Amino acid sequence: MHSIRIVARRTGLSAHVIRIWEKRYRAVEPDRTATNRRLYSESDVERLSLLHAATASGHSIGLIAQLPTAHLRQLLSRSAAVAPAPCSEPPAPETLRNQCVAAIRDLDQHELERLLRGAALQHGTQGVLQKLVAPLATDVGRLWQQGEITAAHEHFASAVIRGFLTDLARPFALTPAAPMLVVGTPAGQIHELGAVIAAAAATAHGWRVTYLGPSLPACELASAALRTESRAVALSVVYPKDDPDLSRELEQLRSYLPARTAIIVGGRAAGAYARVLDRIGARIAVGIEDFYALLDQVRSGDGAPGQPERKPV
Amino acid sequence: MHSIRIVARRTGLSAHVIRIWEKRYRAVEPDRTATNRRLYSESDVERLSLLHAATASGHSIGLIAQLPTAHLRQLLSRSAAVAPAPCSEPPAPETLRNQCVAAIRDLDQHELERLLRGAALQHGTQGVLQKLVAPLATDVGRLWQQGEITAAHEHFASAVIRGFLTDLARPFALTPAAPMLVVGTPAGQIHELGAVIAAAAATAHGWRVTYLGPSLPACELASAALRTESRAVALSVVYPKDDPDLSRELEQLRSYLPARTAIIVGGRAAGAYARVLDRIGARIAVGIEDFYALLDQVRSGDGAPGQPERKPV
DNA sequence: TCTTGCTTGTCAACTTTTTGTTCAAATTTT
DNA sequence: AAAATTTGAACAAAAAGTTGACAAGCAAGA
Repeated sequence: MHSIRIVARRTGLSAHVIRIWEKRYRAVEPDRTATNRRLYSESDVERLSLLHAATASGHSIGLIAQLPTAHLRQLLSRSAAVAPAPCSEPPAPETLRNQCVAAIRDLDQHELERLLRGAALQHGTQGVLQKLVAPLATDVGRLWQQGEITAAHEHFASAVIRGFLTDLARPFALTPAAPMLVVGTPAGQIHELGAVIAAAAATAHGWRVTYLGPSLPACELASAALRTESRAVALSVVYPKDDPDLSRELEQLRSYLPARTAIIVGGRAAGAYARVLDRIGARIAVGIEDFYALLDQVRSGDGAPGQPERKPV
Repeated sequence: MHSIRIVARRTGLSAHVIRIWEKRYRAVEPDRTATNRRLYSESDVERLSLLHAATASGHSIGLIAQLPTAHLRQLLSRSAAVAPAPCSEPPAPETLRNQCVAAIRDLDQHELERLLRGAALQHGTQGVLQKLVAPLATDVGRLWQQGEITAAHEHFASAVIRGFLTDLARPFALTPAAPMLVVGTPAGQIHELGAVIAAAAATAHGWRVTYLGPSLPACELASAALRTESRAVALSVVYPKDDPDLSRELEQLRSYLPARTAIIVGGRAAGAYARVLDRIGARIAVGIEDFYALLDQVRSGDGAPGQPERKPV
């Protein structure tokens, strides 16, 4: 549950506007504390983000404020708002993932996209990332390591999911004053799925993301961050858990970057490099929730790297 | 239901014109809000788009405004072949490419997307591929080789262009009985831009494409082609012009594939491997036009590989 | 050729509606 | 005590509505 200030920051709307939209159009109707403060849920935040994106692209708030959230997503993903698919049966979450894996095995792009789209309508942007895409990415990584699927399958899945997530996050990419973030994987890390997810998550969280893709040397990551005046660099580290080069790369990255630029590292293998990461003052993101929290910290300026955090949270 | 502004944007007409067409010819008669604002339905939007297209191709609005929507569609499908593009201000094609290169240098995603989208509106799907994206990809490759841009720039450009082309080709991906095509780059070829372009071009040309991404060993390309029952495998070969492994990869690919599956190879370095390609009966695509022609050949069954073509065309 | 009238898009003026912001005062949180 | 939140009222800018005028393009007739 979030206060109006947090919601304002995350949606890019002013608190005034959020209140007036509630008063005039009942766009959202948040809970209240015992003392009458507004308390917004995660889905309220998403709804307001969608409304913001929609108004920014020209729709008038009076006409769309009452639309169901699913319609808003549709309105944004394509300007063709037609009848929404009436989902009759909610498919079990595990089944859905298995269906996705099956589609990847069959290299069936249409099917995989259909499954992803359906899940996005059901669970929303945040939900589909946490409940489907992230665990699916882990599955794919595991299956590939076990030799159950080939690199072709992995590439295929990356390509389709990447396209889907780009689409998904597009409506959010509008706030002009949003902080910048560079996303990629360091040299030697060839799996980009984690980075793709991070990019989509950050975009949906109100950041402007420069996505650079997999396997980039430290100097290039750094120069991209400088060029875009980024507040942080987010890296995904998945497969080789014991790459000595990677430690060197990370230290170089830290040395190239100004102190105010944070480094956030996520992915299955991030823990294996805890020593280096600690030394360079990087933050480790465990799961998407944690990633969001770290982004908020960095954004609100609590980002002195190289030192232990000042406020224990 | 849409406000007049949204309709104006989606149809390309000015709000003035929409209102005057309603007043004079009753071209559409939208609903009104309680306060007299116009509210357009999805079919109103389509109708106005059709009217716009029809007037642009020479029909006078007074004569067609009252026609049923189905007639308008017919009218357009007939005269589409004759449509003369009245370009008011053609921004020099080279300038545009330079602007794109500048946006890539700045890692400015918004700007690059804006330029691409604008060009797509001007030149259409086919046109933007041939006139902008393909030469731009060559530029990027050249600049990278000359060390004028870094791998980060190249990745960034790939990511943005990939997203743009996926979007661009989406509306075409509808034919269920279309022939299948696998697109990727062989092992060792790390530049995927050519493959992305090929995938978009083939999709726009009516194929169903399985995009696998860069650097895949022959056995995986082959098994993907088998799995999807593809009629052809399209590969992009750009950078190392003298990779002995690549020759071996290509021969393996041929041996894994059934004879009826064609291999099409494009990209700047394709010519350098002419010997192998000839030996395995692969076709070399020089430019996009040529690629289309080869796709047509394969589709129409003239695809016996390993032999010179039977019908000189 | 010139005039006349019709078609069609654009403009200007003015009104009403929509929508974001500002101000002030009371209450709560830090 | 200072900073936030809530509420209502008022305000100003933007957008949309209507009406009437006007100019360019075109066809037909004097």
